[in-house]
Amino acid sequence: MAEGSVGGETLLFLTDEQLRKGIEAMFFAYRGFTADPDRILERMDYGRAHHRALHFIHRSPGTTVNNLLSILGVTKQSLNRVLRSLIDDGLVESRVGRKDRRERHLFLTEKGAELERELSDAQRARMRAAYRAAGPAAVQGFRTVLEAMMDPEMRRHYQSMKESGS
Amino acid sequence: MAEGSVGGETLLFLTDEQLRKGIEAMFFAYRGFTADPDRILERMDYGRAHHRALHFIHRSPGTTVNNLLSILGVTKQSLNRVLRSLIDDGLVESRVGRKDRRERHLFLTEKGAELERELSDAQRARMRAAYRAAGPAAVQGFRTVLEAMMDPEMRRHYQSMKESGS
DNA sequence: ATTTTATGTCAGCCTTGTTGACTTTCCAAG
DNA sequence: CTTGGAAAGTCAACAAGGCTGACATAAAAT
Repeated sequence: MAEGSVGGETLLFLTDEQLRKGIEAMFFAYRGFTADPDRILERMDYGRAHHRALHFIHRSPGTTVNNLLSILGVTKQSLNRVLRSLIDDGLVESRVGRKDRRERHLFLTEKGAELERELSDAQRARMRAAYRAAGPAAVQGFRTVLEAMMDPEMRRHYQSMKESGS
Repeated sequence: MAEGSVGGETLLFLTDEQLRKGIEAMFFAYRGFTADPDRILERMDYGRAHHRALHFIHRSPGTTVNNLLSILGVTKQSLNRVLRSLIDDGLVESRVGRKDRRERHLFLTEKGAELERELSDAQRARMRAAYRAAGPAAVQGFRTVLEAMMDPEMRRHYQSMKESGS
C-alpha cells in the first residue's frame, strides 16, 4: 500500500497522487456531509448559513455576536442578515448583556432548538454510519488529520470544547 | 478516551457529543482545506468553482461537459458560466467530439495547467503537512471515514481512479 | 469629554447556485 | 427519408450568501 518500513518506523510515501486522493476525498465527503441538512433546510426557506448559526448557538448558548463572527469567519453584515431572519422567525433570542450592555447574547428558543435538533440528527446519522463502517481506529485517525489541517485560529475554536462531553 | 474493550473488540461510544466533535472537525478543517487556493484565486478573478473545474479536467483530460456535471453536482448552466470564462481566458480548450459532435471534450491549455499546478501545490502542501503531523495510521483512517461519508454516486467517482497513481 | 468597542443597518457588488426557454445535433422509429 | 425526441450547450433572469463601505447608536474605557 502507501506505507513502508525503515528501522521499525512506518513512513508514508506522500506522492502527489496520494495527496490528490486525499483532496478529492475531502471534496466528495464534504458534499455528503452537508447533503442531509441541506435537504431539510430547503423545505424551510433557510440555507447552510442558518444551519451554522443554529449549530454554534446551540453549542455555546449565550455566545455573543462577536464570538460567533470569529468562529464562522464571515462579516457582521453577512451574519446579521442570517441572524435577523432567525430572530424574526422566533428561532433565536437576542438578549442585551447584563455586564456589558453593548453585547447581545444569543440563545435558541424552543422552536430554534427543535430545528437544530432535526438538522443535527440528520447530520449525526450519517457521521455515525461512517464511524461504524470505518471502525474506532479509523475515527481516531480521521479526527487527527482533520485537526492538523485546520488553521491555528480555527483549531483553537475546535479545541476549546474538546472533551467537554466525553 | 472514546473507546472501550469488550471481549477483545474495541468499541466506540458514539455519543452525540463525540459525533458533534466530528461534525465540527469537518467544518473547521474544510475551511483550512480551501483557504490556500482561495487566496490564490482571489488574485485572479476566479472562485472556487473555477478551481474545481480545473482540478477535474486535469484529472481526466478530454472529459465531457456532461461527465463533469455529474462529478461536480451542479447544473449545466452553472458549470457553463465557469467554463466559458476559463475558455475565453485561454485556460481550457473545448474540442467538439469526433464521434458525437454534440459533445465537448475539455483539456487544459499550458496556461491552464500552470494555474492548476499552482492551486494544487498550495492545497497539497497543507495536506502533506497534515499527513506528516498525523502519521500513516491516521491517514488511513482519515481516508476510510471520508469514503464512508460519501453518497454512493460520489463514492463511485472517487473510487473510479482509486489507486491509479500509487 | 473623548475615544474605542460592539452591534446594527443601508446600499451595492460578486460568485455561484437555481429555473426556464431556446438552438443545434444526433439518433431512431415510422 | 422524415420527423420527433433526447442530449448538449447557450442565454436570460433570479436568489442566497459572501463581500466592502458608510453611518448610527449605545456603552465602556481612557
